[in-house]
Amino acid sequence: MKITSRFTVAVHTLLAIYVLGKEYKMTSDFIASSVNVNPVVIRRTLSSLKAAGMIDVKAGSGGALPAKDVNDITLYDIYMAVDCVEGDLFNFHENPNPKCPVGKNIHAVLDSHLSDAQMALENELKGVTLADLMEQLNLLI
Amino acid sequence: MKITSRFTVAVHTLLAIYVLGKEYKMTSDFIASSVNVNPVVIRRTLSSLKAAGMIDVKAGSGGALPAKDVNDITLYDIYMAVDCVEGDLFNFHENPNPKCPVGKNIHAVLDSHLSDAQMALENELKGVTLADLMEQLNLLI
DNA sequence: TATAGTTGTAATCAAAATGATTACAACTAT
DNA sequence: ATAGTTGTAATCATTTTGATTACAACTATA
Repeated sequence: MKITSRFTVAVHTLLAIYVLGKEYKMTSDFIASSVNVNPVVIRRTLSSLKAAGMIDVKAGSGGALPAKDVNDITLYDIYMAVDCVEGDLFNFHENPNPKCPVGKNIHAVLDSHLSDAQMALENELKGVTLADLMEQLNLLI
Repeated sequence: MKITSRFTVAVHTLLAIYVLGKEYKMTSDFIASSVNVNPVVIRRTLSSLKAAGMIDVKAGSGGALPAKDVNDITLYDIYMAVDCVEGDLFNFHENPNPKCPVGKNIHAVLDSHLSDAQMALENELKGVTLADLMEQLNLLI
């Protein structure tokens, strides 16, 4: 199974707000048409990003605004903000048989390696900031 | 979303076959009771592991047997054998709007970073062999 | 060679997660 | 007041997963 597109949607959303925010009013409808998903999906994304302190959104007046330094937002922060993975990335079969020497010890043998792999992925995400992405993007616009 | 437990089930299955295979006949029923899943789930796992050349299984007589050097099987090989992830680990929203400067370039900006993160995870899995796991396990049995 | 024990695989099924969508109350600037 | 938004609940269809049933095909051996 793959990691939910909520993540790339959230990155796209933040980039839009931080790059186009000075030029346009960033409503959920506007962002939705850039990302190409339903506006409600964007509103939910905005909720998460707001809860993480990355943007400000005001009900009523509308429009999302940057709320953090772009150097202080990493892909990992976004990934965490939208709950791509709750806790462990790898599912583990429930209740391996404790009466079997393998079943009894499978967690002891495997857990640390799975955790290492997950950390390797997350560390990579920690190494990329919104500033990095904006720099790349500005070269292309 | 998490990575399917097919992966940990497959690792468990291989460990059982390679560690207990000399002592017991490793039928799908036997393994299923160690892993604690339905025997058909194990048969499907065995199919995948057999296709990857890691075990031999004969229909009829029954019982799975080791078919590869334990130093030549990594967690990554197992992960690939059971198709935990087809291609990209991260889902990407379909059809970002090419008329928007962000939508038009989001893939150019994001793809390489996602790919790097996935590779970091997979490289970690490549660094662990079945031999490593068996060594750990034998200390605990 | 008949039989018991297996594997291989198709077909269903229920549960969970996802994203789409509708609906509407609540809010705010003008 | 009103028009335009956000926040959020409620549904829905789709997809994925793993469980399970069922049964044909296969193999060792008694």
